[in-house]
Amino acid sequence: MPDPKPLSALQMAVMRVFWTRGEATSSEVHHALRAQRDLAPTTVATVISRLAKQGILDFRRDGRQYIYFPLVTEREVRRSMVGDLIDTLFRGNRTALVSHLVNEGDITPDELALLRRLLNNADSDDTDADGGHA
Amino acid sequence: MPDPKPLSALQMAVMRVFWTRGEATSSEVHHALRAQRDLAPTTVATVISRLAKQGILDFRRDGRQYIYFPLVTEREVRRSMVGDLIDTLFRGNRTALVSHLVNEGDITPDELALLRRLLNNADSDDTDADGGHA
DNA sequence: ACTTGTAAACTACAGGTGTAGTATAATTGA
DNA sequence: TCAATTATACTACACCTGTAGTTTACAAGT
Repeated sequence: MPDPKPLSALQMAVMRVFWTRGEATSSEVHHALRAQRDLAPTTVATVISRLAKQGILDFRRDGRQYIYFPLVTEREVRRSMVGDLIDTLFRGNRTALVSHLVNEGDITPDELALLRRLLNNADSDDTDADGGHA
Repeated sequence: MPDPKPLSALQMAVMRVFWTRGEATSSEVHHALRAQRDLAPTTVATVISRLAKQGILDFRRDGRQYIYFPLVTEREVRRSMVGDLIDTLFRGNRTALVSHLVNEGDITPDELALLRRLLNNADSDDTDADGGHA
């Protein structure tokens, strides 16, 4: 499960449902996404079963239903996707990404302050990360 | 030309050649990439003509040859791709990306120091960005 | 003028994605 | 038991990407 393949926006939206609830049926996901995306239930089902085929989800049966659950964590996906982007866009230079953010990403003064605080608190503590509310 | 579509790693590698030289023929790109990627010349040509079809490159003829040149800048592509990633992965929260970087991106102490400096120099100056050495 | 090299076009094909209709199987209510 | 519901599977299709072979057209040398 290390370094999972990058996911598309739709796939991420679907995975987010699983990551927040732990597990779900296809129609639960469909309902959860109804607000943001107006997709046919079968579309959601297709996306989900493709994710399962790729080893990103697995499922167990509950009678007639399949209950799917994630096999990769959000952190893993993030790590790998951010890593890919840095490789693709900045030739592996992590700081260049931040530089880009700061210089071209329309960072507000508030965000800048937040970032400064963030960097000062970094260093030795390597626990939890952005676990809860990223 | 604002907000161009995201490019794949191969497409970026090709575009990088154009961005550094300004313009190039298909076989020049092929040669430029030979070190990193061992592709058939026709493969490079295909990638290039698809980029042209998508309006990312244009070309002028020089006798028998096509000389291609970029219609989008590297900055534009970066902006849009970084923006997409932030949307997809962090629901638009730019600072969350940095947080992720710092907490899970294996940032070294050196990089951290560099970032602190970077943030302190940021704010008012909005020129050049990471122009030279990303 | 004929051959040879080469550039660009065309064709090809597998695999992924977004999107969804149809079919099949199973559950449940009448 | 039979019909209605419904969930999952199967099929479909357009479009993108990576990858490259084949064809055609043109230029240059002999």
